Amino acid sequence: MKNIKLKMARVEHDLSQAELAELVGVSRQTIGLIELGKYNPTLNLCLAICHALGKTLDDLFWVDPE
Amino acid sequence: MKNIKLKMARVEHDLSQAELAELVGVSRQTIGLIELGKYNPTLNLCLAICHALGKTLDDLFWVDPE
DNA sequence: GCATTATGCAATATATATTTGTCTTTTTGA
DNA sequence: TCAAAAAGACAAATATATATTGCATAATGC
Repeated sequence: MKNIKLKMARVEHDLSQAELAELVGVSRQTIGLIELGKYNPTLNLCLAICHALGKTLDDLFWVDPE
Repeated sequence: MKNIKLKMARVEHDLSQAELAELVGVSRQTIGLIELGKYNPTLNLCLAICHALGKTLDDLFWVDPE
């Protein structure tokens, strides 16, 4: 599923996918695919994104069990 | 760094590494290495572990920025 | 209209997460 | 003590996250 919370947090900081990618040290495509929900990022990448956007793991990446 | 919070949550549920591994559908080594802090697990695996242990991502995997 | 920026998509290449298997060491309980 | 279970360590193989490149499209401002 799409990660709309990540997209909102990024826009909130007025960052493009490319800018956030540079901040966390990955490629633009990686950020784009995570927002599209087509990726299973690593914990370290999730943490880097959280730190860059001032959010926690639960803020951006938590999904409830079914 | 070692993930002592994960180990404590696992022991709290009286599970061995092998049992938790089976619950979340990975190998024993993967769980062991995550606890030893020698691994960078994927988000889906982190979520599966959280769901199995009744914890959140922040509970088990959050690390503060330096 | 036109140029620029942002985003999505796809193919291939590389790095690394994860598996499988085996062995050793530590813990635990009888 | 001793045996069994649990956990750590190591290496090779496989699966997949991520990089790279290039192109298509939508949105925006000039």
